[in-house]
Amino acid sequence: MDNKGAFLRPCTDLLALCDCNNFFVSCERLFRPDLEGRPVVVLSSNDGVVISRSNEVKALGVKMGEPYFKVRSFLEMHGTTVFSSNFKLYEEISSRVMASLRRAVPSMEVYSIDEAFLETPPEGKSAPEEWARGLRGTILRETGIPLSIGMAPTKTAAKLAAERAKKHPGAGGAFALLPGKPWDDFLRDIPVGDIWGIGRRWSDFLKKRGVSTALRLRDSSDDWLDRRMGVRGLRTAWELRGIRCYPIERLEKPQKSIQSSRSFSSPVRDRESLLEAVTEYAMIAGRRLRSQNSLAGSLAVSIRTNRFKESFFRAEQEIIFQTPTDSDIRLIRAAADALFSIYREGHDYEKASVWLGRLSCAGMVQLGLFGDEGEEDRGAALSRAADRLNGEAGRRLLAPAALLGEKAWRPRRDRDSGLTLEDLGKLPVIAEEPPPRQNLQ
DNA sequence: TCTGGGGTCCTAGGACCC
DNA sequence: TCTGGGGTCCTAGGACCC
Repeated sequence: MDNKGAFLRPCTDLLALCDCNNFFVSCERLFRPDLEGRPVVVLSSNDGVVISRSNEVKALGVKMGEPYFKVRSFLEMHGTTVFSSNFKLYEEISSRVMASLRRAVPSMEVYSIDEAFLETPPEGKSAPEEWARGLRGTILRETGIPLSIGMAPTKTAAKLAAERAKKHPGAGGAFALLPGKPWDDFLRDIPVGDIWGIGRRWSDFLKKRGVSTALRLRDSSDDWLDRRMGVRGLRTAWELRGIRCYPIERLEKPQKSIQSSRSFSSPVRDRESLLEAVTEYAMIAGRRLRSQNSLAGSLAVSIRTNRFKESFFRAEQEIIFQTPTDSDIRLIRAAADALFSIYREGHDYEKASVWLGRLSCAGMVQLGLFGDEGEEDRGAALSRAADRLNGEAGRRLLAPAALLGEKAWRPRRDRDSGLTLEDLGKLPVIAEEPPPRQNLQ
């Protein structure tokens, strides 16, 4: 292959990655300032695994994704405060953080619930780190959420810079890799597996071939990268050379698929309980579908037993809609049909999922040959009315009778802080940075 | 006893067509 | 003996991310 990189010049512009520190833990601490400086974790749905750790817990060696039952007594021993996750709350806090950021920059891309790529404003270009520290202070003041900012010409380098900002006590929460300056000393210390886009499999592959650091990856030949890793490997290496391959996506794109799934609090054997669960998941997915103004062309249901047991059983069925839909009635009916076609008696089911696929934009529908458009209109209108009512009430008022009441399949959340969006409204505006303390990483 | 949920992109290989 | 070749579309599965 030719040296494709020869056509591209290193980028001289700076972008900034803002990454909220220990985001879910930070959210819970907003309401519990007494937990500042103390070990805290947030658990996944069903209190299954650890998904957010305070610095104190990271220092204890507890890993991301660790099953809770394995570390429970260890965490207790160290006086850790444990929370079930409260995603509604985290999403709301996230949108406040994003709104604060948006006021500070010309444009940005919300990358995840706790990260955003920012275009650097003119005032940030002359003294990037100083500007970033100021921004960090602003966000902390306005939302109470601490974050780290990495600046670099490319996203991949900015991710590494943010990691350094987070871990380096002297960085003040910001670190910049400037264009035109040598990054060699910095990249030499980065294990190849810490690079954005290099997961466990690529990391093992690269290390076996002597490419163990970010510097080595950057300096690998384009030909080798292309042959052994394909376009993803090439782009990653170029980004480490300062050549921008992933631009800031300023426009929010609608999702291409929507999934709703939960693990059950205890195994489920009977078809009726599974039907209740997939009905609920279809409605959750339907609400998200309508909120982004899309129609689903297909719906798939999958059910499975405990994947860590030898008797593991899994089944999946996809239903293609004749005409794309956003009507709960049709989604639920399809979910039931799919479920009944795959359900087998005698298994301890642990989880069910509903996927919506082949999404299209509402308003660009092609009418089906054997249209049931009349029913379609009624079903969709009904679903939107329910969205509106439920949205105004802030909780679910309209739901099938079968979903009312306590259900054994609903996920466990024994450590729920019980906070609601109303509590968020009562929160005093936080003005001060927490007192400095020893960095425990 | 107990092991999350929600996404995206890339690639290889088969089907199909001319 | 010899059994085309190339393009496009689609899908499943892998790998990665937070």
